[in-house]
Amino acid sequence: MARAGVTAERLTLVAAELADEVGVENVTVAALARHFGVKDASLYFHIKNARDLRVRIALLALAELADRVAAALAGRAGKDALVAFADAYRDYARQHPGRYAAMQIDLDPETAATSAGVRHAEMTRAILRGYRLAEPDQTDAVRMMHSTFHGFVSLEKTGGFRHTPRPTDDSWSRTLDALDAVLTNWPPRSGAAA
Amino acid sequence: MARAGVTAERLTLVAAELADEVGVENVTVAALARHFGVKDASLYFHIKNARDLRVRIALLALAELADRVAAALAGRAGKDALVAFADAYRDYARQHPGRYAAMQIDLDPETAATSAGVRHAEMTRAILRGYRLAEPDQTDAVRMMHSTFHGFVSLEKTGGFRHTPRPTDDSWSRTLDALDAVLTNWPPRSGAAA
DNA sequence: ATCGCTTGCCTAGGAGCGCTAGGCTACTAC
DNA sequence: GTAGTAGCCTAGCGCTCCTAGGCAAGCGAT
Repeated sequence: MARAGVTAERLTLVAAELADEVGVENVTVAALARHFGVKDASLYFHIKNARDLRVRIALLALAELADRVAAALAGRAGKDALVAFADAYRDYARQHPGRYAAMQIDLDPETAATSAGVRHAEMTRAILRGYRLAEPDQTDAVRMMHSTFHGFVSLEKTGGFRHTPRPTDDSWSRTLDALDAVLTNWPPRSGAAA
Repeated sequence: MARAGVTAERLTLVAAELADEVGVENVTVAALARHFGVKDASLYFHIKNARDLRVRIALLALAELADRVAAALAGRAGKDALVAFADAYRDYARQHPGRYAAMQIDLDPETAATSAGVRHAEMTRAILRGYRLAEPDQTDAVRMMHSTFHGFVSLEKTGGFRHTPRPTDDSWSRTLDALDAVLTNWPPRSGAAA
């Protein structure tokens, strides 16, 4: 009886691949056990429960995405960096829809604080150095950027843009143009426009 | 044996309320049946299956949200309209987290085409009349607006902004300022800035 | 008014999932 | 070699979704 050699790491990796193939909601402990040729009860030796498994996928995805973004950002500044960040983010989400969906789980504060999520925030702030924004504008800008990226990717995936024929790639690059423009010329607090 | 008087409409409404209380993922056919004092098998006379139930919640939420936005938009234009739309959207999402989450389900194209989702798109375009944007810029702007709204609300809910102490309300209004600014001065295609 | 017929509920039951308890076996450390 | 532990197992409970088939309430037509 050869042992399957299951570890939490291998489990998480296979679960992530499974998520990309069949969707996170179908990543069950039972299905995962089948993939390893093992009974489902055996997996509880490695993971706490089903939620723990999902959290592990999320942390893996966060770390992977942070690595990609970091690589894309190397040696770039200003709008170049903005576009590189955004494209790396969107590409990852499209190549790994299951991992991306898993990332949306609500992590408890301590876990979130030690996750790769903080690297995302740091890197976003690094980009903003090219735009010379002081606090608290910087925080607001970081939040707007994240909102735009996540919102676009999310709506694109769930078909929220399907009712208009225009290629989403075009809207994406124009959205980044707009984001660059507003970061370059960050408006003052509320006042009368034009 | 008095009949419970279950209809698909009442079912959907109670399901939506249940979603707001305990989260969409916990809105099960069995739990819903319990709420009506009825066996779970009986509900399949009114709904096709569990997915059908979720779709009905989503359509209800889309319609409710469209109504709210329409009311908020009445008699407003320009930035007033933008802020009214955005606030109505965000308020609804916060007051009805379960309904909002249910809305994110992937509707099949025909269902989506006859849903209240199209009213959202129309109303967004109506706002843009105040900013005088021609196609295809208009489509890009609509997509950016939706992305920003959905992304912000979504990240706010899942705790994506928690690592910075700044009140999210402040970031929200500054994000709307920024959105208004960029719509007022929609940048040209990509070229050199400033 | 009563005979159907449809509507709205029921019971029974199968299959899948999450998870626990407890047992056996292969490997590892001494 | 022996002790201990790591890694798997079976058994079994409770929950979910869903189907099949039965019975009764209330309706319309005669």
